[in-house]
Amino acid sequence: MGLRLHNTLSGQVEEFKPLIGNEVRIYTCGPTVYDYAHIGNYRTFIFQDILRRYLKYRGFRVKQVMNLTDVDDKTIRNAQAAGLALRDYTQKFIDAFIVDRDLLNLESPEMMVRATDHIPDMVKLIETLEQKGFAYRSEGSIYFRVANFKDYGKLSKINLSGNRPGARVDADEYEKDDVRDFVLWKASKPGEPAWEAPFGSGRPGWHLECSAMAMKYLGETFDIHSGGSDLIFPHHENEIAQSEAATGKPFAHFWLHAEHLMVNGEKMSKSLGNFYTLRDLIAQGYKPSAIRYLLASVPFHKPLNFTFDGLHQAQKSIERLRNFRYRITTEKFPPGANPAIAERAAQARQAMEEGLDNNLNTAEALAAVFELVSDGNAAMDHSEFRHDDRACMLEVLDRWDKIFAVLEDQDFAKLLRHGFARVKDQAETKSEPEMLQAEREPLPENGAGSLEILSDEEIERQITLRNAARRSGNYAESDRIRESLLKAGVVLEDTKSGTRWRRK
RNA sequence: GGCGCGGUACCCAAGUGGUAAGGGAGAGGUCUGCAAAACCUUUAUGCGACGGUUCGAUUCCGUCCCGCGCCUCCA
Repeated sequence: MGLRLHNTLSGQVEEFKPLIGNEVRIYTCGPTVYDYAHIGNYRTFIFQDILRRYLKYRGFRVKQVMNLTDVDDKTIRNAQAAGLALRDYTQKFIDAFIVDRDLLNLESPEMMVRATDHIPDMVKLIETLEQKGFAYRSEGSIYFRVANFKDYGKLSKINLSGNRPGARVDADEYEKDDVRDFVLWKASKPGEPAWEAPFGSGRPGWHLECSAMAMKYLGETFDIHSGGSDLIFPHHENEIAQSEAATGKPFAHFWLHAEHLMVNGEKMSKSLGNFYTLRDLIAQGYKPSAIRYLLASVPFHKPLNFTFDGLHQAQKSIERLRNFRYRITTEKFPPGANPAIAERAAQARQAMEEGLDNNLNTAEALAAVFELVSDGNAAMDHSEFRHDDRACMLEVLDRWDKIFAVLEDQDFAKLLRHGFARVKDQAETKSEPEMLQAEREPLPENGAGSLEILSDEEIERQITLRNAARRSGNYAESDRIRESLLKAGVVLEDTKSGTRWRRK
C-alpha cells in the first residue's frame, strides 16, 4: 500500500495519487504577516514540511506554493500604528518568518507569494465571478452570492442556510443580501491602502488571494491544499466556492488540516494571549531542533498540548538519537558484517515507511527508529556489531532524518548566523544572580546576542586542562571544570577513545 | 444546537478482534576515579463509563460522561 492521507473533503483516509503524472501540486496557507508567527502556527508549517519531504522521499516531484497574506485588517492596523507603509511593515515579518523557517529546518516551498503582488489576478477572478452571476455589488464592495453555489458547505459540512438564532454576525452584514455571503472586494476606506480596479478602488477580501494564486501557479485543479483546522471554515469553504464557481471544475483534490497546538487545554492563539513565538523559546534557551521534534512527534490530525516538560522530553529524545549516531560513526568494531543487523535495519526502514504511509503517522516512524537504536546499542554492547554493519544503520538514520531533520546539530550555527547568539571566548564563571538576570533580559527585537555560547577553541582548551588534572589524580579540579562547562551548556563524556564533548 | 478532533501507565504517545509500540521520568544493577553515554531488570490483568455482538473487545455496535476546536479574524 502507498501513501494514505485523511481528506477533510471526504472525511476519510484515502489513497493518495497525483492527478497528473508524478508531480504533486500543493497549495499551503502561510502566515498573515502582521506579527511574529507563534509555535502553534509552526505546528502546521512543520506538518506541511513533513508532507512535502515525505512526498519527495516517495519519489514524487513537489511543487508547493505558499501564500503570504500581506493585506488584511491586522496588517493595515499595525502598519499604521508603526507609521510604516504596508509593504515595508509586512516585509519585516516576512523576513522574520524566513529566518524562523530556517531555524526550524523547514524546506523552502517552490514558491512563496505575496497577496499584494497578485491584485490583477484577483480582479480578473472577480470579473469572472460577476460574469457568471456569482457576485454582486453593494455600497462599493463586491460580495460572493453563496445561494448560487449549490455545493457550499461540502468541506466544512456546515449548513448555514438562513439565519441561525444566536449566531454572531459580521459587522458588515447590513451590506449583504445574505449572512452567508462573503466579501470579494472591499470598498476603499479613507487612510487605508487601496488598489484601482474596473469596479472601483478597494482591497481584496481575505479568501480571494488563495483562489487566485493557487489557480495561477498550480492550475484550476491541483492535488493538495492544506492549513490549520481553523481554516476549514470559512476560509477554505469560501475558496472552494469562489474557485469552483469561476471554473466549474474541482479546486483541490485533497484537503489536509492540522489540528491545533494547545496550551493548558486551550488553543494557542494571539487573541487568547497564550502563545510563544520561536524567539521566546530561543531566548529561554530551547533549541529549534527540539521544538521541531516536539511539534512533529504527534500526528498532525491530533491536538498537541504544548508544555515545557514536553520540550525537555523532546530534547532528550533527540540526544538519544544523536548519541547513537555518534557512537556508530566513531566506535571501532571488528571487521566483517553481521547479517542480522542488516536485516534489522531493513525492518526498521519498512516500519518507518509504513508509519508515514499511514496518514503521516510520525509517532510510528519515531518508534521504528528508536527500536532500531535500542537494538543497535545492544548489539554494540554485546559485541555483535561489525564494522560493515555501520553503513546500513546509518542509511536508515539518514532516511529517517530526510523527513524529521533533527539529527544534524545545526542549532548553534544557525543561532549564530541569524544573530540570536554570540560566541564567548572565555569560560568565565558568572554568579548565580547574574545568570538569572541575564535570562530575564528580553531578546532584542532582532534577536541579537542574548545567548552566549562558548567557542569550540575555549571548550577544547578547558578539556586539555581537565585531562591534565585527571592524569595527575586531581579529580576535584577535573570535576570542577566539567561542572563549569556543563553550566555553560557543554556536556563532557569520557570514553575509551578520549573525551567527547557536545552542546546541550 | 450543528460539524469535527480527542479521552491508553507518573508525563508524552502508537496500535490491534486474540490478549498493550516507542520516548521521557522513576527504581535496582553493569560499566566508570566519579560522572555521562550505553546495556540489563523493573513501572497499565489495563486502554473515559455502562450495556451489546463475539469463543474472545481496548479494538466492532449502542447509549452516556469528559476535554478541545470550528460555526466570528485565526495555523
